[in-house]
Amino acid sequence: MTTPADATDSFEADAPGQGDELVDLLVQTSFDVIAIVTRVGAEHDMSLTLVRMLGILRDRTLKAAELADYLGLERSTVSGLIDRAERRGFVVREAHSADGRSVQLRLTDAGQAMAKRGADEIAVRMAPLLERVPPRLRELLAD
Amino acid sequence: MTTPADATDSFEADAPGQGDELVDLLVQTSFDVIAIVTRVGAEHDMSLTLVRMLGILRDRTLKAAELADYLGLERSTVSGLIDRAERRGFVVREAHSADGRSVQLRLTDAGQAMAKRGADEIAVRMAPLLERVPPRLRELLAD
DNA sequence: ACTATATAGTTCGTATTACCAACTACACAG
DNA sequence: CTGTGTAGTTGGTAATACGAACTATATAGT
Repeated sequence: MTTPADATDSFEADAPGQGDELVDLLVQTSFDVIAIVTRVGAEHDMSLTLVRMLGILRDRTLKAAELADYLGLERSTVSGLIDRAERRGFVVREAHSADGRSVQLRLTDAGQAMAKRGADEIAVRMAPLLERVPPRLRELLAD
Repeated sequence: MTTPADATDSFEADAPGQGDELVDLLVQTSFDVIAIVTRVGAEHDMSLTLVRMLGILRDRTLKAAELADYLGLERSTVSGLIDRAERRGFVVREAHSADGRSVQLRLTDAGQAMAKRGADEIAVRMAPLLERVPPRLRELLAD
């Protein structure tokens, strides 16, 4: 039951002890990644959440409520977030064609540019992290 | 130079475009992981940072300054963090044997218990995430 | 040994960001 | 056309992080 051979199945998920190393690794890596994103954001005077917002809106256009769902934040919080983003010229609030209550969010050119720039910088800083992952494995992960 | 065959080397790191999907995947996953840790923490009235602190002190005993380095936070911030953790009985400040300025941090039994409990709960919630990673690959990742 | 400088930690004031409750405006079912 | 639900905003509050100023201890230079 505690033999290493059992480690390949996934049914010990709620029986603590087995795959914990992998979990720890993933959690630790996640903190590293978030730290990178935070730092890149800070260099452009953007909060982590704002960076995330730009990343999300980069390839979609969403209503405010949908953005809140993506971010896992309250609508009131997102409302303020949009305020700040709008003040800096990254997004515009547009009227939704079909629903008069909704606000459609769209990145401006400046917003697109900042999103791309941020993404690039994040990719660069993550290279050291990714290099710890063997190339062959990286291919597999990329599905 | 931009052929897929070259994707296995890592020299395109600062030439944006190639491994971006993998980067995006990792960033997205990281946010998911942090959200899980945050939620588990919240259920025990602990901030993300406090959860992290317990996790770090679980197998080490550190000076406050070292903890600050681990967390990437200012010492003043960590001082307050320790206050809160101490008030809740998770850690104790001990005098450092060799350096009269330093504060040695040690988890109490209650702190150890909470750290373990949190870790277990996090592992459980991360199972769905990990199941998306094929078992064979998981073995590889575990090194 | 003595002074100067560096480091560890705390305190205090401030900024940011998130939440919740209350409110307005619009949508849509009956 | 009335009642209920949803979208978004506003205002008040709480939590957390930062930076500057300060105390105490350590260490290097002379």
